[in-house]
Amino acid sequence: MKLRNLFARNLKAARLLKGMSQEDLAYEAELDRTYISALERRIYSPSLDVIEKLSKALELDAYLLLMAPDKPD
Amino acid sequence: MKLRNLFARNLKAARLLKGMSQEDLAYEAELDRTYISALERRIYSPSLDVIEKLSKALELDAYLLLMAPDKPD
DNA sequence: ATGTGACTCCTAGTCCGTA
DNA sequence: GTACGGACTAGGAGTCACA
Repeated sequence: MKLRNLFARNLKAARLLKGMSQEDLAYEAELDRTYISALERRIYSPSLDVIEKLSKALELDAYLLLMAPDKPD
Repeated sequence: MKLRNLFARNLKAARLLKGMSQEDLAYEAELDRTYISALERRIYSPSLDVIEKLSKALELDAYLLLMAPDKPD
């Protein structure tokens, strides 16, 4: 599984869990709204600096965005 | 703590744990030796694609490279 | 076996729109 | 509120020579 795909899913899941829109997240993370959209659509391979901004905005540890959900199926 | 600094330390630690030189790792990850050196010196904020290559070469899960060591001092 | 400067090239990331 | 496009700029990707 491509890491950026996993990241994309985790990002969206974490965002929705926080009840934030892409716009909200973009504002909090000081990133562009359309870029958040692109990330969730797996367009880009974000840098650590971006991952750090996002994890802070989402109030979670960065490594959580790279973890596979423990689904035994 | 800047995420790229944490990553740099974890990368080096994981590499040494495997008994690999920067050259070895560069070869396995299909990256340039000097680029590995730069990463360990915190020059760059690597993208997920690079992190993926490195984690595969080091035979560990990518998220481990973003985790803070649990040192209570 | 690693650090560093000086490059070139290409993607990450921004900003403007429209639907 | 999100997807998607075009045009743009910043900075990462990748290489080389040399210490």
